Amino acid sequence: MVSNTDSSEALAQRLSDSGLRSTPQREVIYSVLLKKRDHPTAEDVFARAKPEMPMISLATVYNCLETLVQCDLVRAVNFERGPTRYCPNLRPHAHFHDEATGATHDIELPPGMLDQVKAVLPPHFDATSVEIIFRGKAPSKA
Amino acid sequence: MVSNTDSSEALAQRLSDSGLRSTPQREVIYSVLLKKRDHPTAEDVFARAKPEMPMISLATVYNCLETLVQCDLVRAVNFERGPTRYCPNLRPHAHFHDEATGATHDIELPPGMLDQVKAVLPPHFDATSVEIIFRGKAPSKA
DNA sequence: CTTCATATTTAGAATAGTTCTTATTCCTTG
DNA sequence: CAAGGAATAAGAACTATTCTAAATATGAAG
Ligand SMILES: [Mn+2]
Ligand SMILES: [Mn+2]
Ligand SMILES: [Zn+2]
Ligand SMILES: [Zn+2]
Repeated sequence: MVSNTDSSEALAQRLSDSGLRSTPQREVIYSVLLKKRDHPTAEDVFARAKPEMPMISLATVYNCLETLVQCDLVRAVNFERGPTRYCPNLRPHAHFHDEATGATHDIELPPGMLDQVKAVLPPHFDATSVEIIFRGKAPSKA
Repeated sequence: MVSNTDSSEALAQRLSDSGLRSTPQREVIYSVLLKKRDHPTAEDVFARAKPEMPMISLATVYNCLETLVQCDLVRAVNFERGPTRYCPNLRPHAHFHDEATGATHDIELPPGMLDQVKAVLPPHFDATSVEIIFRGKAPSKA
């Protein structure tokens, strides 16, 4: 189990590595993402942060999420044109979008899978990232 | 080479299979997509359709594109939160988004690649579709 | 052919999610 | 303690898209 202070120290470290400050808002938002990893939207994060920090604004939530994405502590995930969702899972993984429930599941990828997929690229296509999105029906209990 | 009448007959067939009518607007929009396969946005399609049909409205372009997607004649493609792009390539393929130019390239997939990727899914995850998106630098001439 | 019912198109209003602007507050450093 | 930059907050603005409502086209039935 990762303690609260561990993760906020990790956060502070990453932020200062990027020349940014650690702030109460950034800490609350990162902790919200770590606490419930269900790929919340910015509005979801806003709602979850408010009880802990009633004066926080939606603009700040967007700013902080963007900052966390820039620091590579969080991934932004998009399905079609729905609201962006945020994911603190840094391991290489794909996303499964359950069309019945709207839920998003992480699909861990075996090592080498991403390279295997990149191998389909013709010569001189140089990919900095590969994203895999599944859509369908997920098991009820997952 | 696919003749204009061939493709508009194929379109008429697909539409009537879905209980829909073939209309001049739908034909123009489909032909615009076939003519230049650079993954245009709805606005791009609107601009390209106008010379042939000056009275066409943007709402109709959206309506027709949606119809073509429903009929499985066209794929809608999204990158982050940019405008939706439209692709008439029906073969299984991935997309490569060139971050320098903004261009989108089709990446043909060897047969079996999608099944290979689906094989990473844990039991009881039933995917109806798999989408693969690359991001990076494409060769200048492609 | 007409008539009628319905599908489609159109123009513009409305919407959702996000970004921008500006003023204020908060730190950090000298 | 200043000064200066960084960050936040509130609300306006923006973009792509969808919705609404009225007009038009189409096609089946008589
Ligand atoms: Mn997506
Ligand atoms: Mn996308
Ligand atoms: Zn995830
Ligand atoms: Zn394509």
